Parts: sequence; structure tokens; C-alpha cells
Amino acid sequence: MTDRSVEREGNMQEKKITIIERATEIIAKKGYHAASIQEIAEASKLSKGAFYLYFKSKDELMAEILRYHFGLITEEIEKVDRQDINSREKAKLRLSTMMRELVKRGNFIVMQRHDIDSDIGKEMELFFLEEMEKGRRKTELDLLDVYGEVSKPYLKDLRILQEGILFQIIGDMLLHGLILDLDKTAAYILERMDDMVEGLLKRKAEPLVTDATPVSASIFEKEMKEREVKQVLERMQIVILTLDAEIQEVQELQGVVELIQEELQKKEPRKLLIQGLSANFKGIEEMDDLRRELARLLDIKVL
Amino acid sequence: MTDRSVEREGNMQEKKITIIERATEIIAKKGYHAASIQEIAEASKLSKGAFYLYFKSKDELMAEILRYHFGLITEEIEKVDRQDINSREKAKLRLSTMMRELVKRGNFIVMQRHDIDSDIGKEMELFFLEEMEKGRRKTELDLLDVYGEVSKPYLKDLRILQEGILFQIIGDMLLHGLILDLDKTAAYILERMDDMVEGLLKRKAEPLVTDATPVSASIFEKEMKEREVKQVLERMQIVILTLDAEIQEVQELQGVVELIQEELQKKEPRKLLIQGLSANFKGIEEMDDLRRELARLLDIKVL
Amino acid sequence: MTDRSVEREGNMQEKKITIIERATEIIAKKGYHAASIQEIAEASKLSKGAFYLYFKSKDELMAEILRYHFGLITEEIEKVDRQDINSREKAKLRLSTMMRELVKRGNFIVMQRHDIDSDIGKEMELFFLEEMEKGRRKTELDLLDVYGEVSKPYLKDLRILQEGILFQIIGDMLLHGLILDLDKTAAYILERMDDMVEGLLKRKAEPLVTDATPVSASIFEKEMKEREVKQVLERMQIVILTLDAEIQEVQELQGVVELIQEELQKKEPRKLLIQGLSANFKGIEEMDDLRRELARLLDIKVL
Amino acid sequence: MTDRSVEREGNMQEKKITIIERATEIIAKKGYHAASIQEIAEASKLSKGAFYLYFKSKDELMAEILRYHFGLITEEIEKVDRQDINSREKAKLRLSTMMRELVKRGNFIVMQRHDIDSDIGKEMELFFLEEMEKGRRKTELDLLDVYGEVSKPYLKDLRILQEGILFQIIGDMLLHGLILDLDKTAAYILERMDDMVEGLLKRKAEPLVTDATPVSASIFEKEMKEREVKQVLERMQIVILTLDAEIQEVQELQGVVELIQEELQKKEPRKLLIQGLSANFKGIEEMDDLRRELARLLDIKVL
DNA sequence: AATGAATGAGAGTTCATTCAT
DNA sequence: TATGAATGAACTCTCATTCAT
Repeated sequence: MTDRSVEREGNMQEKKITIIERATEIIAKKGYHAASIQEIAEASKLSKGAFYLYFKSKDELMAEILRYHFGLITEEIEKVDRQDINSREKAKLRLSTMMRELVKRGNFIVMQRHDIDSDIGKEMELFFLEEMEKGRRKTELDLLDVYGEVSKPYLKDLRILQEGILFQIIGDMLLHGLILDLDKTAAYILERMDDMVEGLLKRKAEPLVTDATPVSASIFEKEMKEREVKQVLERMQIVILTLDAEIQEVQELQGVVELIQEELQKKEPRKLLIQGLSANFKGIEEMDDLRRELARLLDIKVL
Repeated sequence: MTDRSVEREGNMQEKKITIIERATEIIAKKGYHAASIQEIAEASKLSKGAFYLYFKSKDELMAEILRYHFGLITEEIEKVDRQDINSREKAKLRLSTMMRELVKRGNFIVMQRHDIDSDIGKEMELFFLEEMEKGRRKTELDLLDVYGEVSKPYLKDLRILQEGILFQIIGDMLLHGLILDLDKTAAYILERMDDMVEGLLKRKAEPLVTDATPVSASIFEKEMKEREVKQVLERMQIVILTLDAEIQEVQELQGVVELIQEELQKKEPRKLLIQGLSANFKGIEEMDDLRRELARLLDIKVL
Repeated sequence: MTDRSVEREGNMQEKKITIIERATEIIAKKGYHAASIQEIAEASKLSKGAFYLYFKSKDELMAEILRYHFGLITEEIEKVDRQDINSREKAKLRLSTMMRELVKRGNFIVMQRHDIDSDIGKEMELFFLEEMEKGRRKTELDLLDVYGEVSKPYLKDLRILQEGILFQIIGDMLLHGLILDLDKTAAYILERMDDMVEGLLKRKAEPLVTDATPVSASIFEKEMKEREVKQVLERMQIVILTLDAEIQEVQELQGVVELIQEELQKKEPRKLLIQGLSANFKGIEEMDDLRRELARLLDIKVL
Repeated sequence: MTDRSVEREGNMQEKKITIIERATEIIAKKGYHAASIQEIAEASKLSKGAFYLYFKSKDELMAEILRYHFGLITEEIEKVDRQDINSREKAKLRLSTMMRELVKRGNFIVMQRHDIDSDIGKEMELFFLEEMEKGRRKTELDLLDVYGEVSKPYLKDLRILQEGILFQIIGDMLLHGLILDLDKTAAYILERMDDMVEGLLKRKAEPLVTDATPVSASIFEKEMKEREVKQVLERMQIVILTLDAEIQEVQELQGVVELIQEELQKKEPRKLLIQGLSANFKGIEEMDDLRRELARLLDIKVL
């Protein structure tokens, strides 16, 4: 890449970020649908046509908005994680950082309260769900770090309690303009967590949520399955690469996986189509297990 | 009202409720914009044209959906309040009722996560904000009831803590299909509140939020002003009725107030228009104060 | 269907025909792309929005335009065929009718000289090709009728000669406004055909085109294959109906056929997808032959 | 012109031809509209911007494409004409050359079946019509050369017959991939022409088309007028050059003519504008006749 | 009370063309 | 000579809303 093109690339990125930020504001204010490309472009001092030089569709913009903010927030949290301080200090810092970032990105948060889910397509929905899940898992580990082994049975409870309190405070800051000292607030939250941990242990309370807590089949399974399916398909891609086959066949098989992924993105994936597509793996021993696994997950036949 | 019209009225209401419920489902599934009147009408076994006999616009439907669900939930909570049991039991019952109602109205809750556009109009936004504020105030009183005078400095804190925990749990139930015994969960939440109250008192902790906590002017003032303006206009309507004037003039003046209200509903009310409209009250002594008050609030001249 | 709805149905059809006719004119004048829905709607005294009540897309309009004119022309020709006159008279009548219809539908003919092919989608392209082929076969039979068994080796030649002359004359009429007496012209064409038949026979000329004439693989096979594939799929649908299977399975299998058809409509059908889809027929003996046939035609594997 | 500029000129031409050829392919495949400048530029290994260095618009490209292929075909035919062989051999050679060239330029031919919008501008339409007319006249002369004076009354008929047969065969080759020996085919066509000439003479048949055949006024006159107007304007330019006037005035008058020509290119030339423009010639005696002639042809007033 | 045809504003998107570099 | 970012007009299509019946 020449200097010129690096520079251009840089400009490109800058402009994209401008658009993302303006769009975040507007979408926060009016919702995804009501925010027109026209308005977003104008706010970015661009013509409607130019918008499409940077994003190939409104949906892609939305996806990049999500990735952008998630990315920056994650980055800040990771900075905290890398600091060399004791776990309690770290927990406090994480809480205040989280608040600072989310309040700073208030528009982004409000935006999410609008209509992301329905329209953005399965891909982003999954990305979103995964980031949330990742966040939850990390929070539990962090809590374990602070409260030690004894807290283990209560980890899920504690996560719910902490997230609830944290998000409610952030919500109040954003919606009612409450102004709080973030460090004090972080300390306050941690103290309340202490209170509750102490209470739970003292009472030998029964945990509210454990791994054994039942979960409504319909929702849970759907979520799990989607995730598992995704993993199976990814494993398929890896296995295909390790096959002792001609390059052309490898490409074809990868194509099949991609077609399946594509179909699964759709609102109502057609089972028969996937059933058929996966038949393309027939005769490849290495794929047999994965194929059967996929069939089980999607409730399709192994042809 | 004749029997016929009562009956019709009844049918009317029934149909409206049918529409509201179908609409809630559809909007929950696809979001406000993606849910077309066509589809809502069809799901309610109605023609598109007939829909408009019941609701005068899509936004009005949305408003009525909000009112409908809020109303039913409030009703259930009031039933609890009327029960003759001790305040702790009542608090527990309120929590479980709240969870039951919100989970039952899952569609409604999910719906709100979609794009209830700001388009929905100032009126609804205000209704919404007021209901929330009312809810918060009531929660604080309930907490005072349970934890007594000593908890008074912490009432705002406790409300935030309880609401955070409550909504997080409801969210987990709705989004991830978590299944919990509501009575046990209510007791669990109350116990955690106990833990925190105990902790706060023991530590003589400084409250996080009090009446003195600063609030970002922009948001708070906007909200306050809107409420005040509304009140001024309502007082104007009352004053007009007490005027010793001809019926025609009274109607005209009422009309002016209504026009002002109408204009204020809009996204960007035109100051000059309101400035002019309010000049119609010139020469009516009884209105002078109100007129000046309105001018101050809206930052317009008194012509 | 009630009287009312019949009537409405009638209106519907009338309006559709109005649109088709206005659209034909406009497209003839400016080409498919340059003819905007706006303009077509206005010419039909309709709003842009109303257009979409009658046709669900511009492409569908185009398809219906083709069907409409082809249908009417075919009808006229069939009327001639049903007349009880000798074959020479019939041939003459057919020629004059053809000229009359094509000149009358000049706009339609000119329209076709614009951009039908590329955009209208494979379905219409196939419809078009088939109608043309049908026309050619019929013309050969008609010629056989007129010139008897001796003309058999020359039938393809004669068809080319006659169609060439016929279309050239029609073209001259349309493009240069040439005005001819259609009956005389038909007689003239027939006389020239007589001249050439006589010449061919007298010289014992070698036919120019026979069934044995080589055809560029790429084009011919493509055409043939498409037609054959279509037939195979249609036969599949019939076989499925005769299967001794549960209704649900039948519907599923029909769904598979439809998915294949859908994919084949696309500009670049993905072989792997079809290969997979057809694997859904595995285990159904009655389908085996058809499945293998399909695989052969599309050069895919039988999984 | 310096060497450098000659060289550049050469490069220029080379690039233009590259573009023309790539464009012909693409337009043949997708149609005029669907073929974007972007794609054409890329296929020619050029940036979108650079494309406009070679052609000042998409329409101009289209025009040059037409001229390019017409030119090459004409050139080939002229080579045949220059050969020293008898007229029958020459006729045969012309037919086979025509077929060879048109089939070779299949893309070009197919391209024309797409939407060469009327947008392409009057200029090209006229060029096109004139080339066709020139072709027709030449064909008639060639036929006279082969069949002698006796064929004179039938020349127009024979041209129509020959062109019809020729184009039909070419069409079949292009559309259905028919593969024919071009020399044999040329001989075959000529034999059929012989058959028909013999038939016509023997029967003393009345010619189908003669100079006296009526032509629909609307089309014919329009064509004629356009040609006449063009000639009048050209004569004006010449007259202006012969005027005994100052250079500045000459340039101005030429400018007026150019403006009129420009306006006439448009789809709907504004009469009033031309009427006004031509008033600029007032007071110049030498132009009076031409001016009145122009006014008559365009049905405007002589101011 | 009910219908559904009709409207028209406005959405996302594409693309020929221009222009600063 | 060459680039590609930028423009803006035009396109197809959707949908809340109205209105004659």
C-alpha cells in the first residue's frame, strides 16, 4: 500500500467514523427507521449518494455502529484488566469505567432501546447476543475474583444483582440527567455487593439462579441451538481445510458451508434447502459426525 | 346513552381491545415500523379502512397500547395495596405481582425495546414519563413503609437498587427464558434489600442519591418546563370558564388554548405562532399572570 | 363469488389492460428502463401507488405485457385455423392475419426490439423462447400442408425463407410507414414461396438447414437443456402427486421442486444448492430416474 | 501535429477502441442501462473518471460503438466491391461477407436488440437511419447489376426479399447457434433470388413495392423534414462563410446556427426558441431564402 | 359499520457525470 | 493523463391515511 493510499484509507476511516457518530446520535433520537439516510448524510456533511461510498446499505451502517461502540467499550475494559492492581480495586475501576463509557456513549445506549432487534438481521442479532453473553461470563469470573470460592454458588445471582444495579444507575443518569461521581458510585455499588454477599452467606440462602435453574425451552434452546449450529459450521470449515482434497473441491465445500450460513441468516430458513445442501458432504468420512450433529440441531434428515 | 349505544360502545371497546392485543403481538415481533396497519387490521379480522374507525392514527393506537397495558398492571398492583396484610407481606406480593404482570405482558415489554419513535408524540412521551415518575414515588413510599423512618435518607437509593434488581430479573426471564418461582424470587429480592439496608445503616454510608443530587439541567429542565407549561394551559382553561363573557367568546378562547396545546405537541413547535396565539388573551385581566408565566416558560414575548 | 366481487374483478381486469396498453406504448417509445412507473401510471390515469395494486412490480407488468399480446395474436391465428377453407387459402389468411396483428401491435413489436431479454428474468425469457419455437414448429406444419410431402426435406428452409420475408415486410411497414394491401401482400408472399419451392425441387437443391445441421453446442445445448430441465421438474411434480405418501411429505417434496425451479430462475444458479436440494428425493424409488436425469442435465452429482 | 501528439492520438484511438469493444460485449450481455460506466471502465482497465476523457457521455460512447461497427462492416463490403470479378460472384461474396461480419459482430447485433434508447439522441438515430437507407439503395443497385434491366420494376421487392432472408438466417445463427457454410449459404440465397426473379418475370407479377407505394405520412414526412432541415442549416453555414462581414459577426452567426442545431437534437425542440434564434439572420439578404425555408419546414414564423 | 381503491409523501438505492487533486 | 470522491436526479417500491360507496 502506497503512502497515498494509506492516507486515503485513513480519510476513509475518519469519514466512516464521522458518519457512525452522527448516525448514532440521530438514531438515538428518532429510532432506526425514522432516521433517514438523507438526514444522516446531511448531518455528516455528505450527499445521500456519498453515503453509499462508505456503507453499502443502511443495515451495514447499523452493523458497523454496533461493532464500533462495542469495540471501544471493550477496549477500555481491557485496559483496566491489564492494570496491575488488586482485584477489588480492579472491580471498582471496571464499574466506573463501564459507567463512564456507557454514559459517554449515551446515544448508543438509547439507540439500542429502539428497534435494533427486528431488522438488523440475524447476523448482528447473534453478534449482539454473543457480546452480551461474553460480558456476562466475564462479569461472573470477575466476581469470583473478588469474593473468592465461597461465592461460587452465588455467582449467577451476584452477576444479576450487580448488572441490575449498574444498569439502573446508568439509566437514571441518561434518562434523568442524574449527575454522580463515578468513583464514589463504583465504591457504593461494590459495598452493596458486599452487603448482599455477606447476607447470602450468613443466611446460607438458597441461590436464586444456578446452572440447574430451568429455562423455557423455546427461548433457551433457540439461542443455544443457534450458537451451536454456528460452531458446527465453523468446525466444518476447519475440517474442510484439513481434507486431502483438490483445491477445487475444497472451495466447493466451503461454498456449501457458506450457502448454509447464508440461508440460516434468513428470517425463515428453509429446512429442505439446508437438508439438501448438507447432503453435499456425503461420502466425506471426516465430515460425517459434524453432518449428523448439524442434522440433529436443525432437525433435518441426513440424506 | 341508550341501550343500543351502550351495547355498541361495548362492541367498540371489545374490538379496540382485540386490535390492541393483536397489535401488541405483532409490534413485539417485528417492531413498530415493520408492523403495518394492513397486517394489524388483518390479524384483527378487519379491513384497513375499518381500522381507522377505531383509532385515528397508528400513533394513537400506539398510545392506547401503552395506556392499556399500564392500566392493567396498575390495577393489579392496586388490588394488592387494598389487601389487609402487613407491609412486608404486601411488599413481597407487590414484587411478585409486578414480575407476574410484566412477564405475562412480555410482548408489551419487548415491544418497548423496539422503536417507539419519538414520533409517537409529546403527549405519549409525557404520559410515559409521568407514569414512571408516579411509579418511582410510590415505590419509595412502599419502601418507607417496610424499612421505617431510619431508611428515609436512603429511600432514593433503595428504590434504584430494588428497581434495578427487579427489572434485571424480569429481563432475564423474558430474554433468556429463565423460569423462576415468583414468590421465592420476591422473597429473595426482599432479603437482598434487607442485606443492603442493614449494610447501609451499619456503615452509616453516605446516600448515593438524595434530593440534593445535581441533575443535568438540559434534561431535567426540559422535563419540568413541559410539565409546567401543561399546567399553565390547564389553568388557563379553567380561568376561561370562570370569565364573565359571552359563550362565543369563551369558545374562541378555549379554541386558542387548544391550538397552543396542539402546536406544542409537534416536534418543533413554532414559537412565533404561539406568541401570536397567546396575544389573543390581551385585555383579559384575569389571564394576564398566566399569560406572562407562559411567555417566561416558552421564552416568547408578551405582545 | 358474489356479483359485487365479479364486477370488481371485471374492473380490475379492465384497469390492468389499460395499464398494459399504455405501458406498451410508452415502452415502445422509450425502452423498458426509460419508461418509469410514474409515467406509466400517469398515462393510465392512476397514481404511482395505485399501479402497485394491479402489478406487484415492474417486472411483473412486463411479463403480463408479453403474455397479453402473445395471447391475442395466438387467438387470432387460431381463429383462422378453425375456418373451413382449403390449405392454400388458409395459408394466405394466416399470413395476412399475422401481418395485420403485428402491425396493429406495432408498439409491442417495437418494444421487443428494446431491452426485454436482459432484465425480465429467466422465466419470461423461457416463455418467450418457447412461444417462438412453438410458432416455428407450427409454421413448418402449415407449410407441409400447403406444399405436400415433396417439400418435407425443405421444410426448415421454407420456414426460414417465409419468416424472413414476412418479418422484413412487417418491419418496413412499421419502421418506414409502408402501406400495403395485406391480402395482396399475403398472396405475393405465397407466390414467392411457390417460386422457391419450384426452384428447389427443379434443381434438386441440397437443403440449407436440416435436422442434421450442426448447431453451436454452447447456445443450442443451453436452450435445449433449459427446456429439458423444465420438463423433468414438471414430471417430478406429477410423480410426487402419485406417490403413496402423507400429505405433509408431498407438500415438502413439492417445495423442494419449487426451490429448485426458483434457483434455476436466477442468473447464476448455484449448482451445489441444486445438487443438495435434489438429494431430498433420495430413497424415493419412483423419483430415481428423474433425479438421475436432472443430475445429468445440470452436470451435478447424485448424492 | 507533433510526433508526440500523433503518438498520443494513436494511444487515444487504441484506448477508445478498447473501450468500445469491452462496452460492446458488456452491453450485449446486460443491455444498455444495466451496463454501468463503472463496469465498462473497469473492463477497459480504466477509472470511471478516465472514461470521460475518451467519451463525453454514455450516449456518445453508444454512438461511437454504432459508428465503429458500421464502419468496419462497410469497409469489408467495399473491399469486395473493389475486387475484379463478375457481378454474380461479387453478389455471392457480398452476401457471405455480410454474414461473416454480422455473425462475427454478434455482440453488436445482439446489443441492438437491447434498449438503444431513443435517448441516444436524434443525431444517432439519424445516422442510423441514413446508413440503413444507404445500405438499401446500394443493395438495389447490386441487384440491378446481377439481374439486369428487366429486374428494374422489381428492385425494391427483391431487396426486401433478399434482406429478409439474409437477416433471418443471420438471426438463426446468432440466436440458435446454427452453423452454416457461409459460401454455400450465399449461393443458396442467390439461387432462391433466382427462383423468385424467374417467377416474377414469368408471371409478369405486379410489384409489391414501387416508388409509388404510399407511405404513411407521419413517419415518412418526419424523416424527410429532418433531413431537409439538416441540409438547410448546412447551407446556411456555407452562406455565412461567403458573407462580406467582419469575423466577429461571422462567428456570431455560426454560433446561432449551432444553437439551432443543438436545440433540434433535443427530444422536444422548443419552437419559440428556434423562431427567436433565426430572427438573428434578419437583415441579411443572402439568408432570406434559407430562413423562409427553415420557417416553412419547422412551422415557425419569420420574425 | 365497513370496504378497499386510491393517494402521495418519502424511503433506500443506483448511477451518469463533475471536479479538485 | 488519470483518479476516485462527491453530487444529485431519478428510480422502484411501501405505507399511513382518505374517501366514495
